[in-house]
Amino acid sequence: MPSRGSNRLSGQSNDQGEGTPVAAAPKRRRVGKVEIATDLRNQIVRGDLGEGDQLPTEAALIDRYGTSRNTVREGLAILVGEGLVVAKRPHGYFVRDGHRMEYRPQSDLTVRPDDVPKDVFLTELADAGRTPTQTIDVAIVRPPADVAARLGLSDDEHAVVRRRVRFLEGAPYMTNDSYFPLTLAQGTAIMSPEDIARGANRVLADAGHVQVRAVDEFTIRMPTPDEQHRLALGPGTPVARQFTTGYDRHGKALRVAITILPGDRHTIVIDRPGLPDPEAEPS
Amino acid sequence: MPSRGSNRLSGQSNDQGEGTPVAAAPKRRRVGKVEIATDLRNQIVRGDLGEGDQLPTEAALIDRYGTSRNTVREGLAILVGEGLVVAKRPHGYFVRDGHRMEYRPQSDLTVRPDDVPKDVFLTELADAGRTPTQTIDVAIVRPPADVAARLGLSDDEHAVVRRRVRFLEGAPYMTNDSYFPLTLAQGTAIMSPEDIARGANRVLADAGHVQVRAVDEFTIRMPTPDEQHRLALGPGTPVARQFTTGYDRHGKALRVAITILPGDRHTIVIDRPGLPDPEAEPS
DNA sequence: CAGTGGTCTAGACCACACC
DNA sequence: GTGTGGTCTAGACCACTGG
Repeated sequence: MPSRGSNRLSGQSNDQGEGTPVAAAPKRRRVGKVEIATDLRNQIVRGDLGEGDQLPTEAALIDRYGTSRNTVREGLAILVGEGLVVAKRPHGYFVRDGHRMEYRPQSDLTVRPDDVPKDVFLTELADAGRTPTQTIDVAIVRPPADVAARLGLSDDEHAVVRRRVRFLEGAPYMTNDSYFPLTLAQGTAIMSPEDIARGANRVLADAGHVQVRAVDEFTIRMPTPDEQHRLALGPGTPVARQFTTGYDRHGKALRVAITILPGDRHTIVIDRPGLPDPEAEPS
Repeated sequence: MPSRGSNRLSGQSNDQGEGTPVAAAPKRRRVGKVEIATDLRNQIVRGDLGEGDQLPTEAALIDRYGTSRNTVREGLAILVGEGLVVAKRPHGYFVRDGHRMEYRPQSDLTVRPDDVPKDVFLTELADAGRTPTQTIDVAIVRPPADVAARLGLSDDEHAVVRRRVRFLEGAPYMTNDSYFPLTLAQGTAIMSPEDIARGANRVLADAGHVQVRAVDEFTIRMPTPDEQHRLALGPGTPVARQFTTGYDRHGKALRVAITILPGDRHTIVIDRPGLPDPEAEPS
């Protein structure tokens, strides 16, 4: 394949791509996994292979590149690791779908007026013709250390956790584990493994604990085996772990939520109206 | 109430691991890549192997598990793909470092008073004893389709892009490519590949284009080969691609910035003070 | 039953950093 | 040199799904 093209407009970080040394002289490079991956990747980004299209089978690639099966598989593994391609067991390799839904964290966390007990997930999506569902289970636990620290709980204090898995069209969409200090949640609707139409924050607010501020911490990483399982994640699918801490007006933490968002299903949108100016650009 | 709450069938946490069926009977499972990965992963999460520690060499693992070298390598590849482990070429496999720096988009995005042209990246970090540096290059380009769409540019219109790579202690930290409509940036300091102490937004504001709102879109995915190269990313390192669009008071897009944040180096922190206090004023 | 990818073995040669 | 991981070959058997 001569189409080593790349050639970016105007001097830029070109040259990448190869993955292996530059090789100033076009020395008859043996075809290896990198070449196979690069070749197939180019076909995908160029659009020769569109989303959902099937790649050639391993056997066909062995044929085309004249390498051993392992080398072909390693080349494919590169693309799988990049999240570009997925192997569907006895059918073949396919180009992955790039479609993502919008996820707006603030919608979930803003306390709403009593007369608008809207559940963004369940109602808005249903309105849009989707079929959202969710499972909820509730437990009293010793919270993980990072949760305990943010809730200001000591080692022997307990928390209530509401674990939710949300699905769209039957496919896992995100998980959300919300922790509340047991002292706050005790005896409220939070303890019940049912949907809380008005929202858990409303429940707390009615009890005098009004959340007025929230801090989100997003960590980007590969999923744990646990998360891969709960969310049915394919290989090469990273997640965002959103750690939300809600505070009342005195700075006391009322709630910590851990949301796991599969990278292949979401775009996280944060609208910042009124904020004069993005990027004061340093430098 | 067991702190372990999950009665759920598989799906749940718990020492998954097998990767294969339940195996009600402790049938002498052959040791495969999954078992090797699980075993080593457990040692890491339990702390038997701490950050920076070296794992046994491949040869030692072949010995320990009695499998072929390829199987051992596949087991290790699982951990590498999870971002838990990194192979340092002729030295061995090591447990990766979990430290992440805070990244606060809003700090970068708020317009500051003219007399405080503080560069968050260059000054704050320097104050903290770190040594931040950056490279800048400027080009006039046809913006990518998604950028052009947000800037409201037609196919034949051009944009100015300021491409920055920021380093900390010499290691790449993030990239930031900011696009401006050529008509706005023409003849301003934005065209110069120098640091703009007061910030590009200030430059635009001084020209009458005041940015009053910004929208961030975060996409979580595996890096392209290009990004792997620019940011010196190890395998198993996902990135967040932050797409920031800044608008003036008329809703006209002034700027689009694409920031690539390596997942292993950042925690993205978003502080949301002043959430509506329902007691105070609904809606 | 045929064809796909998934797993594993056994062996070989290479590049590279360190002693 | 020695030992590390990186790459590649050649062949084998398995599990699953669809025709």
